[in-house]
Amino acid sequence: MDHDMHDMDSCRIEQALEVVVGRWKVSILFLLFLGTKRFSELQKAIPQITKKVLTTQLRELEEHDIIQRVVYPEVPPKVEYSITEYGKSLAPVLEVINEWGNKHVEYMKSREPREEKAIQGS
Amino acid sequence: MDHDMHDMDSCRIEQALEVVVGRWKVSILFLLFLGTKRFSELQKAIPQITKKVLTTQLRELEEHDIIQRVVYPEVPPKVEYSITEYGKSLAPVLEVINEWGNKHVEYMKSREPREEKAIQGS
DNA sequence: CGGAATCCCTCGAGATACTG
DNA sequence: CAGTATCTCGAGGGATTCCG
Repeated sequence: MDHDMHDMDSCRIEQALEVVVGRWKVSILFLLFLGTKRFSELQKAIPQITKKVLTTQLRELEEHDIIQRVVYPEVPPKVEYSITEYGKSLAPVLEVINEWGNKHVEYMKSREPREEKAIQGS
Repeated sequence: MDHDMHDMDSCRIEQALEVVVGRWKVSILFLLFLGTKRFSELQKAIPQITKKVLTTQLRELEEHDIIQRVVYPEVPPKVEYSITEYGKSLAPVLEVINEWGNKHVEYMKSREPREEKAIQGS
């Protein structure tokens, strides 16, 4: 069943990254993994984001069925966002990425300024 | 020692993604994980990429110490790129991402056109 | 409250040409 | 061969205003 990356074309890394790449998607996912949030709660938690951008990032996550949008037909309007069952399958992946990120931040801190390696000629 | 994501600020997912996100980085990494490659070999393997872009993507990977650039002072010039020891630590992470990507591609294929969920008022 | 519409701007990436 | 140097372009993201 063809899980491996025998060739570049059967590699699905880019398709996976497409889902989580976006200026604020990781932050949004982080917050929603903590629990359901309203639009305004997300806005407050990420003060730098604008409504328009928040909306588009949410829509994109929704299109990939990572998050769920529930509209309560009230006045004033109320909209809740939450991780879907399917979206939860992302959690272990994000965990692994985060762990590597932790090590990477430490690694880069401890690193010397970069030098070019050249093999000496005779 | 603080590996977990208790709060948004201790989340290092974005720092990790920074390393692998870029139009051609995944392809480049894929090829280099197969073995050392010369600049021209990478170019041939990824025909759509231009020299300039290939160069910048390689430089960025190099800055994160994921790949290594070795210059052979010959005429004509010869430059080899390879995964660093540290860079190899990325392999299992990419594996996990790729596995999820595989499932995601399948999942999206099998999915209905999206509907908005609304809770009915009384 | 939760958007949609509009305008704007940055920046990654592509095309092309030149060089040690 | 393995790059630089310019120029260009468009998409993603940001700021602001208006709306049901």
